[in-house]
Order: sequence, then structure tokens, then C-alpha cells
Amino acid sequence: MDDIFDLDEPFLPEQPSVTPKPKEPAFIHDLNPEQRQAVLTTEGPVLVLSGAGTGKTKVLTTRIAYLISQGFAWPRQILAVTFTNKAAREMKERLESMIGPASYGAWLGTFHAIGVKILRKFPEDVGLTRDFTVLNSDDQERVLKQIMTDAGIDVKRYAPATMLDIIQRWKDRGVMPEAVTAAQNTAYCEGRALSLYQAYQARLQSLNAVDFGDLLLLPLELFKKRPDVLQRYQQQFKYILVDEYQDTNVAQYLWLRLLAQEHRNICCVGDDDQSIYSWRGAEVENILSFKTIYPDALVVRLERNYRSTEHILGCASALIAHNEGRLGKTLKIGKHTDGPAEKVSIRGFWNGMQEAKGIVSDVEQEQLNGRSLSDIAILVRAGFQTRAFEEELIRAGIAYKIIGGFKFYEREEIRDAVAYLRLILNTNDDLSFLRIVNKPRRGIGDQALTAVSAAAKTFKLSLFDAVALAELKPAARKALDAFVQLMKQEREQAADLTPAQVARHILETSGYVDFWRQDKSIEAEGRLENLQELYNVLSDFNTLRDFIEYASLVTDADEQVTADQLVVMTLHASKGLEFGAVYLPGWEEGLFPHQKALDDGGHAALEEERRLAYVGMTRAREKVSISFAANRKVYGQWQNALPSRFIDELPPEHVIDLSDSSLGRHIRPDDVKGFVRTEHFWDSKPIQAFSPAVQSKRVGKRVYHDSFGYGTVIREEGERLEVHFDVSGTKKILAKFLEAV
DNA sequence: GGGTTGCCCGTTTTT
DNA sequence: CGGGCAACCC
Repeated sequence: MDDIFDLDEPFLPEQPSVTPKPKEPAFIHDLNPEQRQAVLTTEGPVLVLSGAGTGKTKVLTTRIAYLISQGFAWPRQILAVTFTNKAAREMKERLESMIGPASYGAWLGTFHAIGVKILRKFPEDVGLTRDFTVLNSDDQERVLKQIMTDAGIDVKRYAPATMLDIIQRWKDRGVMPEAVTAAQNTAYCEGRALSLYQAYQARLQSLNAVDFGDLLLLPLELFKKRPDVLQRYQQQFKYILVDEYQDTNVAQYLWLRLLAQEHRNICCVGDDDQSIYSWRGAEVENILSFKTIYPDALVVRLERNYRSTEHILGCASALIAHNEGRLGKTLKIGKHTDGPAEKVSIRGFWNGMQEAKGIVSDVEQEQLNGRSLSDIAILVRAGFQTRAFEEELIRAGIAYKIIGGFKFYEREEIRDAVAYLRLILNTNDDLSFLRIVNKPRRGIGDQALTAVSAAAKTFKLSLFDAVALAELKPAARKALDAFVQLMKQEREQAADLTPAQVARHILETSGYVDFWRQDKSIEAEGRLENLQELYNVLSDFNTLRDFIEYASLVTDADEQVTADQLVVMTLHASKGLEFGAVYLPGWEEGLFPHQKALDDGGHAALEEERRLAYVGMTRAREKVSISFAANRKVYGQWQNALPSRFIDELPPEHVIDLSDSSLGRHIRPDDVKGFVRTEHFWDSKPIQAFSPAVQSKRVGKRVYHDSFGYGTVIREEGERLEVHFDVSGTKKILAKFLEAV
């Protein structure tokens, strides 16, 4: 399916004997001068600072096409890494359309896919065998939880998810357990985080499994242990290209640094202003310090934006200018628009429901004006916001799709089905075994499984193989033998069947499909449909192994919006996309910037939130509509909020306030910049309808708190005051801890 | 072994 | 408010 997974290609290619041709290929002429420079400077380190909508994918693909077609390198001497499968696929397609089959054989894929490819070649050096499995986040948490429970840790107090996050951050930084320093250890889990990391890694190894972090970490380990292997890759990759460089973590940085050592032809494309994944381990520092690591690097700035109107660019630029420590780019308008552009609109609403109604009716108007639904997006900060829109869109009869949320491969029935397939392929897959051995119910309980694990431990076998040797009661013996027999039969037949046939057969004969047919819950029908969909997906693969590899790396259903429907998604998910009209609801303090981000990330997190706002606005070609609601139902309770400080950061000349006049003035050109706010936009009309807060002498007063600093009281509930702190956000505080100022 | 109740917790999530 | 999960009871 994907040439990245072709393991049998010749390892060391010959050097191309062709000398670069003097004549420029036609595709070069589509480039502007900066893009052209980024493409034609083939030798040495190049950093392309590529603002939103300035054609970065074009630069990357054209550069590869140029390198290959001009004889600078054979395809397999090119390593091009992306973050998403989608980006990799897109590059592959564009490349093929430019130079056709000449592009085949390039190492083009996600970091993780390339990691798998390398590890499958040298598994033994990192303690694996060739058929190791890749765990998804669900498996990871399950394994870790088990380990924590075994270690006697109260998983109620210490969430496995949080612990997993700590481990992931270590992996992101390229740190194996033995390399964790005292300073890096945390107090989490009573200071036992490190020992849990060790135990977790040991467990993965005994399962012959790796997690996503390992796909980056273990190749580094391999390179350390086998300098000869490293050297071969260093020699092979004559040209390295990196997409979304601002999102690389330390482990990825180390990869690139090691692999580029020999030829030093590394071209990184990114935008520090669009770095929105630091909470997942991405280090903006990588892009900021490129010039320090490669002092001879050519830095190219792509600032001609071919996407958005002057007003959108004006707002986005002004907003992002509030961040410090940027490499600094200014987007310039690169396209001619017909007629005057629409200003960025801002609308205040009374509550979240009205906001949804207002946006949906605006969408209807856009439709009447001839805009197609697929050209419209609603981008939210947090998942829960999508619900209000979903309800309104249904009411209005507008076709829509919510992107994200439930992932196809994370659904229970799909994971079960995949577990069956994995076990057929590899009976050593203990996790899959445990998942489905009693699903549907076969009368195999904890006792029986404990006996099987004991046997597995004693004889050093997989659970599957240990069944035969386990001490079991007659009923359990019968049930387990039948299960093992079934899987073995299936395994033998699998060779003669297509992957889709194997799946259909095992899920029918094992009773799994019946299990859902008999389920009378509302979701059961959908689950059966999903299994059908899985057969469809499977029909695209030649072997079960190909599918499993694909399914472990592609965690989303590859959501394609083909029909004419509007999309609703998070700002994070929108990166890299483009729409004619973009709605940005929920611009309120506490929601955007998000309170939680501010609480544990402080100023750095605020800047990341601002970058998120920048990403959101720059998705739009013609129209951006920002909105906020004074009241919002959060966790079943009405809460009120101030308009986001980001709204104040937009230049008045590019903005138009479309709010209902009864809500007062929202945009105050003379507003105090920064965090200090001394009045509310609704000061003239106190909110009482949804809030139990009564007017009091305390509301509106400035206060000081020892830990949170200065703030303004926004609500009073007896002695508990809700205070909007200038820096730390909104909190409920007992009056006695506050000082009036 | 399975269903029910009651409690806790709630941002974003490329692979 | 609602989902997820663990303890609890049948």
C-alpha cells in the first residue's frame, strides 16, 4: 500500500552518476523568488520560515522534484518527514503529479512510519523481534495502569494517563529510563515515576511491543549501539527535508541532527508562529535555534500570503505581534482580490446557544450568497463547544461533519476486530489475546487467565501458547482449548484468503458479530456498520500484515470531507487547512485563552493560545467571524465570562463590531492593553438572568491574592467570591484570602 | 460473571 | 450535565 513499508528494497544505493542538468524544469517557474531560492539552494542547511498560506508544501514538493529530476539524488537518497499521514500522502501525490514514477522509492513519510521502517530492519539491536507490535494510546494506558496497580499505587490518586504523559515527555526528549537524571525525575507517584518508567519499558519489551514514543526513541538507541548502521543511513540520506519543523520534539531533533551529519543537506520548513503542540513535547526552540546549530544556514522567509484578505492578514499579524521571542515574519498580501474585502467581524452574544444560532443563521446567509458549505468551517477551542453547533445545524437542516472526537480505530468494536486479526497474525500478541479471549463471553474468567499467565511466566511462553500447559478447571480448559483451536484454524486458512475475508470469517465464526447483533443498545447497530466499514478498509490491502502496520500508525479514520458539508473542528485540528469563511466562536477569557493552559503554563501558554488564534484566523480566505458569549453553560452550570483579551489585540481598522447594540460596546480602541481590565463590557447592564449572583458592593472591586496576584471580583456567592485574576484567570476564592486594593 | 449504582472529573491530542 | 470507572450486589 505504501512504499514506506517496503522492507526489501536494496539498502545502499549507488551514487547517481548523472551531473546536474543546466536546464531548469518547467515547475520551477511557478515559484516566487523566495520559494525559488528555497528550492534551488540544494546544498547545505536551509531553514524556510513559511508563514501561513505562503506555499510551504509547494516548496517541499518542488524541492524534491527538482533534486530527483535534475539528478542531484536518487529517490532513496531523499528523506522527507512529515507529522501526519495526510501530509505525507499529499506530498507523495503532488510529487507524483510532477515527476511521475521517477519519485518512487523516496523515503517519504511520518517520523513514526520511518521509525517503524528502521526498527523493522534492526529489531534485535533494541531488544525486539521483527514482528513487534505498535501499541496505540489506549493499549499504552492499559499496560501502564496494570504496572501501577502491581506496584501498589493508588490509580485513583495518580492517574495512569498523567503518568503516561510524564513518560511520553521523557521519550519526547530522547531520554531512556537509565538516562533520567535526578533533576528530571518528578515527585509524581511518590517519586516513583522513574521506576514506573523502567517497569513500563520492561513490560513493553516482554510484550515485544513499542509505543509511539519508542518509534522515535529506539532508532536513536539503535544509532548509539550500532554506529555502522547510523553511518550507512547518514551516507544514504543525501538530502533531508522536514515539514512542520516547529512541531519537532527533542528526539526528532536528535534524529535529524544525527542523520544530516554526513551531507548536511537539511531543509527544514516551518513557522514558529504556528507552534501549537508544545504540550505534546514539541520544542519551538528547535526552529528558533536552527541558525545556532547550523551557522552557515540559509534562512528564507516566505511572507507572501496567497490565501487571505488584507483585513484577515492585518488582524492575524497584529495579534501575533503580541508574542515575544518570535523569529519575526510579516505576512504580506500576495493575491489580488476583486472588490473590497470584508472586515473581520466580532459578535457578542448573550449566551452560547444564541451564539450557535447566530452563527448558523449567518451560515445560511452565506449559502444564499452562493458559498458552498464545504467552504465553511467552525473552529472551536474545546470539544464540548461542538455540541451547541451540532444541535443548531441539525435544526437548520445544514449538512455538517464534526471532525475529531471519536476516532474510527479507537472504537471498541474496531479495536476488538483488530485484536482478532493481530492474534491471527501473531499469536505472541498477549495484549490482543487478553482483549478478545473472552469477547464474546466464552466462560473464561479471571481465575482461568491467572492460571494461563502463571504458566506463561513459568515456561516463558506467550499466553496463547501457555494455554496448553496451564492448570485449568475442566470448563475453562474446554473453553480455552476451543478458542486456541479456533484461532489456529483461522490462521491456517488465512493464507488463502484476502484480509477482508479473514476478518469477516473470524468475526462471524468466533461469535463476535453475533455478540453485537444480540446487543439491544442503541449503539449496537452503529457498531455493526463500523465493522462493515472495516471490511471496506481491509479490501484495500493485500496482506493482513500491511493492514496491521497501517492501522497501528493511522489512528484516525482519515476523515475525508467529500460531500458538500460544513465542518466543525478544534483549532488544533484545523492547522494546514483552508476555507473561504471561518467562524471562531468562544473567544472568552477562560475558554480562549483556556484557563487550564494559563494555570499550568503561565505566560508561555498564553503565547501558545495566541498562536492558536493566529492559526485559526489564517485558515480563512475571505471571511473571519469571531464571536463570544457572555454566558455559557459549562458542566451543567451557567458561567459568565469576559470577552477574550485577544479581541482587544485586533486593530480597529480591520475589524467590525456586529454585536447586538443592547450588549454594549465590545471593542474599545482606548482599552488598556495587556492584562489589566478595569471594566466589563456589560457594566451598563448587569447579568442576572442566568447567574444567581446578586449585585453587591464587592462585584467589580479590585483585589489582591497572595498567590494569584491582582484581579477583579466578577461574582459573589456568600463569602465565596469569583475573581477574575489578571494573570491567573478566574477562580473562586474565600473573601478572607483577598485584600481590597 | 454480569449488571447497577454512585462517585469523580472535565483542553488541545499530528502518531 | 454526562461519561467512565470501580465497588458493590445479585
